[in-house]
Amino acid sequence: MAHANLPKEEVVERLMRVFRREGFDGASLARLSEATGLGRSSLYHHFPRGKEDMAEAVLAAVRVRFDRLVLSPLRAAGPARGRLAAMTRGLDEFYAAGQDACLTELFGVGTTGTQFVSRLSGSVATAIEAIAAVLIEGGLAEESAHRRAEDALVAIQGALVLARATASTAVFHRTLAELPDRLLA
Amino acid sequence: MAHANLPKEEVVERLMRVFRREGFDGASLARLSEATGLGRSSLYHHFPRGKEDMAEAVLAAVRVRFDRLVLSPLRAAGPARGRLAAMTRGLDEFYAAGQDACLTELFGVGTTGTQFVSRLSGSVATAIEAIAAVLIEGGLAEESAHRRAEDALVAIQGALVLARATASTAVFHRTLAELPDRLLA
DNA sequence: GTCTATAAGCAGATAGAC
DNA sequence: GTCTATCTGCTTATAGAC
Repeated sequence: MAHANLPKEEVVERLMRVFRREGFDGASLARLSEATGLGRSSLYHHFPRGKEDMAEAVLAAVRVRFDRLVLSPLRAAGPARGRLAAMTRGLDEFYAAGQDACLTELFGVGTTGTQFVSRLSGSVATAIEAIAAVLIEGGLAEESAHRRAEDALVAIQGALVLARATASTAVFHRTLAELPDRLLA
Repeated sequence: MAHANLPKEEVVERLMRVFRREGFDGASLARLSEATGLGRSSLYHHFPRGKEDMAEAVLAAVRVRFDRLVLSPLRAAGPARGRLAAMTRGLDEFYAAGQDACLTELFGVGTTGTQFVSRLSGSVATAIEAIAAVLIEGGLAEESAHRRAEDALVAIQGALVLARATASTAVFHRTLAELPDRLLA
């Protein structure tokens, strides 16, 4: 597989793509090796504890990516509606237009990845709070803002599931498009 | 594991529980054997092609169960709101109050189970149509009834994901409770 | 830092006795 | 119809040469 010698950043990026498409259990070392161009042993050189370390690194990278694409727009200046619209654009990119599953979902399924769920649930809570904050600024009462923020997460995750189940991203895109209005109505 | 000699119906029921909790890839023969009290070889006696046949049988049983708990109430007589409310009660039971994942979701994740997705997507379409029919009877226009029925599926699936991600069924129950009003509003 | 070779274990699946 | 024993292949993981 030729000494590609990719920067670690790029290696993690490629691992992420595999984990997001095949889940924690489904991402075999053979598959991860192929995707990175590194031999199995080379992967162990970079990630001594194997898949566990890889998942750790991927999780950290995903967090950074989620922060940049989804949370930052929510925390930016400007009117509530514009920030929510920016968030939906970020979500579209984050989930590769509905083609990539959420790690929360994937790691929650198998048996091995379950250990990461607790950390992922923290991200869910963070996202809910960030959306709720925008809605409160937009004039909603705290309690209903929180409920609607939860509903937003539900809608996003559900739309991703349907995208895979129906092999179509139509509902995912409609859901994202309607989200700002629905939240502020 | 003592000759339990369960009726096939009960065997399939137990297989279903394992598949729904651990997914297709995650449900190992050892685990399926333990859950049914049948040795690996006995399982192969009943299901010659192994996990594939088991998944087939489970899928058929789930379809029957879904029909009874979710679709039948939708097709029953009576006012739209009552039928939708009956559906949410059926959903609560079908998903074991949010603890069991949807097979659509589970089989969509791994690599092996993917072959079943096409058949599951049929069930999704059926459910959407059944809900849409009730909404049309309830006075909604065909197009918006269809959209809202899609939204209902999105909400249900998303709520299940959040239930696993947050290890709490609170959002799942709230989502179900609000569903009839939200669909007919 | 990458490679080849290999270990150890578990997966799904089968053969044949009872 | 269930059992014990076994096969094959793939998994994660390690050892050691270059």
